[in-house]
Amino acid sequence: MINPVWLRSFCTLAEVGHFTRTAQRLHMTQSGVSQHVRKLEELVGKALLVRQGKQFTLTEAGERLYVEAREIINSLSNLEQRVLEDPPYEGIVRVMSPGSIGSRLYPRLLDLQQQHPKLIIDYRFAPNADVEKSIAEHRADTGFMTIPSTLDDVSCKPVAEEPLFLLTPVDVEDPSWEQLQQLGFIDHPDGAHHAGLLLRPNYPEFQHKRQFKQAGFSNQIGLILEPVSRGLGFTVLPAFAVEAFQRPHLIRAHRLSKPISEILYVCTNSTRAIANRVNTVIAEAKRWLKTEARSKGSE
Amino acid sequence: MINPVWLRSFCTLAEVGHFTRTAQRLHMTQSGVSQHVRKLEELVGKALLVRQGKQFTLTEAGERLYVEAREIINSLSNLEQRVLEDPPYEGIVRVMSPGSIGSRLYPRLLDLQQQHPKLIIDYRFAPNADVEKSIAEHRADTGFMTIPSTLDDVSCKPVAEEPLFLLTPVDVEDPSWEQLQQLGFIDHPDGAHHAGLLLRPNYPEFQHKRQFKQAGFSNQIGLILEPVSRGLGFTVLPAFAVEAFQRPHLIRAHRLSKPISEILYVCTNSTRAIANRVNTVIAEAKRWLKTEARSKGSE
DNA sequence: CCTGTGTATAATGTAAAATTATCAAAAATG
DNA sequence: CATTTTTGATAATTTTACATTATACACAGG
Repeated sequence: MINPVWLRSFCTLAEVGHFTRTAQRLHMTQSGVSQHVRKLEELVGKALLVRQGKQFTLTEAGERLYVEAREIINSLSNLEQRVLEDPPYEGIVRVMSPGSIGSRLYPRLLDLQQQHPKLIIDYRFAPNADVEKSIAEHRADTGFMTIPSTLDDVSCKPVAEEPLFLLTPVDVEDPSWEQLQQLGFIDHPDGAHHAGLLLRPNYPEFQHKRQFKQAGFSNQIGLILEPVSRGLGFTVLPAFAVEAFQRPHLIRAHRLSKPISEILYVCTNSTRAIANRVNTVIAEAKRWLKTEARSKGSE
Repeated sequence: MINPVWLRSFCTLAEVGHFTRTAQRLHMTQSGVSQHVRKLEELVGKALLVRQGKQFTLTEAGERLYVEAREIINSLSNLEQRVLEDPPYEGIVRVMSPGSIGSRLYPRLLDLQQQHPKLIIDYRFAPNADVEKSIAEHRADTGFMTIPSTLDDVSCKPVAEEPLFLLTPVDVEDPSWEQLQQLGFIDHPDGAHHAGLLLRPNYPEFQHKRQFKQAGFSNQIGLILEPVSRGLGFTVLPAFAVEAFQRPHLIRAHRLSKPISEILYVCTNSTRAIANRVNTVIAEAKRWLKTEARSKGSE
């Protein structure tokens, strides 16, 4: 690998056009400059300078080397400072969350990226357990979960509430236990969890989602309600996921007599300091989740 | 300046995730890798690795350093080869010529640049003497002249002929010496040279352009004929310069009884090898000048 | 032609970095 | 769970690369 100190000498020499003055500027001896140039010429295997008496000009190779080397030297020169910088609107932020929250958050974060094009959003939809694991193993910078993590390395803070809805085809008015039995359950990655939360307090008969016939499954947040809208079954989802459905007029959302909300947690890895750019994203996310919670609460 | 060898060790370590294997890959000892990382951490003033037993992960600073360092290392690693490359369609080519040729050539070379966007054309219009000097002093890569250079360092090769025209207002049919005297001379940077070439053989009275009253001057190739078109005087110009005039119907071009052509020379600096990209441009220029000469010759 | 200025080269000393040797601690193994 | 092996950190030592000093050489100006 080429010695960058030699490169710096060569670049300065190319700019100054004078060996002795180059040496002075770089706080070294003229001899050193000569040797650096010679070593570079030996390494490249071609003359870099055409010496005309005490004058010189750069050869073709010299010109090319100067251009490339100058750039390298510049980026090398203040590297140790640049590494310590922590810009709030620059760099990749890897976010994970279950689909329901993601469907609400992802578009907002893309807005943020449009405002700050250097702030790259890497957003992945995944179940709670995967979010937790990814944060613990540093594959994600932050994430949202609907159950607090049990892992030591993952710290969780509640930020918002997500009301749960029982979702049926539009013609079902006040669904009875029997009607649900008849419809069957449209399952999804968090189906069991959500069904348990909402149905247990509202239907004394409920024990487990397996009491219903499985009427379908989807892991695409925008599509879970598709079979419901076609009358093929019912499901239980958080508010954000209901919003994500394209044809809300074909379904009916029931809050039920004992309303249930999931608590939403922001999670980060507690073994590392949180980068400014991650805090930027978290702040933005909180803003949107909170205003959401407020507007839902007032309806 | 950070030692790039340390950076390379750090980058490899970040990729391999294993001190001993990193050492093997870089043909050094494990101890060296440890020391390199420590020196980098001392230099940056912050931990780069979070050591968890024999495992480790990168800190925020470590991530940033890795990204930046990897780029530097890559561009540093094969620098000596890259400097020897001589791509035919990449880089700046500095061309100079008198305006007459330039007005024909520059648009063609811009076509070339559009086909090869990395081939940057730097085209400057200047009188013969300036072209010659710039080439000798390496401020231009190639140039075109209408008189061969006398300098040792500048080699010239004839490539085409440029017919000279006497240009008068459109109503002058067969200009007599007296008519020219009456009109006066519209001068331009190569005015004396062109007037001498064409007028001396065709008008026995001619000795020097100062025999005419000076009726104007312009160094803008597209505008020299403007005063002529308005009846303010006559001038002498090569064919290419006549083409550049926007309103050819307002002027009359006279070839005269003893037609004179200037010879056009391509010039380069003979003390240096000619880069491929320069040859690309010269080849393209020759192509256009020759087809031009041919079409003129056949008329 | 000489002199001063500027660059190249040879010789030398020094400081940085590589290796070796060793230790401590964490995985792997049975 | 104890033992062995592997792995990374550190201290000591050697090596090497690099900077400087000293000197020779080349060119330009008086």
